[in-house]
Amino acid sequence: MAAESKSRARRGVEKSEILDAAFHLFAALGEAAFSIRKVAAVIGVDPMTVLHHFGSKDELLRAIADHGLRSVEMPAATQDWRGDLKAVGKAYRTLAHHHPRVFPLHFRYNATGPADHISSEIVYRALRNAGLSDESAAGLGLAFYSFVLGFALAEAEGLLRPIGPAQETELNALDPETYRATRELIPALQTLDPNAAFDDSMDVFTAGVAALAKFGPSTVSSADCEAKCA
Amino acid sequence: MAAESKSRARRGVEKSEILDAAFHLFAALGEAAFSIRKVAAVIGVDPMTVLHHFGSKDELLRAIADHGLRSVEMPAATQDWRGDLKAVGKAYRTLAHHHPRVFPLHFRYNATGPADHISSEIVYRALRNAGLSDESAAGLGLAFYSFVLGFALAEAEGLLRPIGPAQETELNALDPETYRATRELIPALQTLDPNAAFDDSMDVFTAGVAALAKFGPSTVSSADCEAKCA
DNA sequence: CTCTTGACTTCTACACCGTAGAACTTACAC
DNA sequence: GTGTAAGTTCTACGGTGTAGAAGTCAAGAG
Repeated sequence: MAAESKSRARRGVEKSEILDAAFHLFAALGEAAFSIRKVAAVIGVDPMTVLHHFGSKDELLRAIADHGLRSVEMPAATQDWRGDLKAVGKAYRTLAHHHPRVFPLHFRYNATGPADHISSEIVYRALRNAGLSDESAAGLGLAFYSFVLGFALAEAEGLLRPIGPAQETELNALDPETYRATRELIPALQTLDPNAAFDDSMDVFTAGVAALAKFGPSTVSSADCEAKCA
Repeated sequence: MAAESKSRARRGVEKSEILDAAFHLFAALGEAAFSIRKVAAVIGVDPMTVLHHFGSKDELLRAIADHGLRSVEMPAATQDWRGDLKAVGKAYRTLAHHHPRVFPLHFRYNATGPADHISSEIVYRALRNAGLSDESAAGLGLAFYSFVLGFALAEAEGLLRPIGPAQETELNALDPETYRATRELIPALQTLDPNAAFDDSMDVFTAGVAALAKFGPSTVSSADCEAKCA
């Protein structure tokens, strides 16, 4: 159409259209094979047009990371702080599952989009509801964040799958004495369920937070807690 | 020297010498500015020589990641499972602190060098000493691993520093109602100590593991544990 | 209407990249 | 000597990000 070609010429392609194409291309190809020129080819435009809208490839990658983060909907805070923490973790995990190639970008560009503030607000609120002090809530909130991102990143990179025959033989080649625990855990590692592992670790974390809130930092670090609990 | 030039010509530079130069160059420049050609220039050799020894740039990066992992000495397992877990965490954190640019490579190339097996053996052994079942130890071991790597990675990327004036004004611009917890934690975030945050989270994790080992998975996830502990 | 302006696109060009393939050099076995 | 094999270097190709100039076109001013 003349109108479309005119429009195309006038203000070119929408910036959001470029970002969309770039995001999907990145998600499909991965970082190594991703390039500005390929994005431009997909939407039928000069590479410099893409660059003009984002300033540099680095800024484009940052925008891609932000775009991914914006696509996940964060849960609303409730009164159940344990459930809230799990919900935040689940949100990041589904993000990692949906776009595993894009996910690592969130670490490189310490993405602080709106979605990020929402999720951290939920985490902070949950930890305070659990009864932690401000200092503990701040530090443990960031630690929790690191854990969730680290777990999701590990899943995205394929590090948390049940081990296959290749790894089994590799582990079996280890010295049975020095690597006794590892070798005895091979059956458990073969039937590993990432979801169960995540749920377990969330339970562990929340139980630990509850203990910290109740007994304070000095007791929770030692074995005294167990004595108290007995 | 004639002898040296002959030796250089005969079997060229040692592979380890190339790897050393590559590692330090990568640690200094970061991935974006790192290139095979620069490595070759540093040691005065043709770029193709570097490539010949490692096959591809990807293999070279993998070797760099392995080299970094090998440089950290893992602690020996003791009877104190809590201390062992902390020691493993500390080892990875110091690795991240020493070579922050190299550290992210450990995630991309799910590095399974000898040091990796040693550390996971320590983790598995510790969790079993804590009294966990094989299934729990396997899942939580990997989760612990993800946490430690995620925390160290966050530190390496500079995400865990106390917030500065720029971030403070950014947080203060948030809606005071929806981001109440975040805004009230600003003072705590300004004086954040990564070491304390890590220690706290380790205490939380070990306390949670102890509770899981004592009460089982069904109770630890609810509030019953606190009731028991009271 | 013309002229200007300013945003957007495109063209051209450059330096750099990873690496395939051939050619050269050297050490050593016979 | 004559292989032979390993290691090095040269050359070349297609691809990359992007600087800078040039082109295109809608919209407003006179």
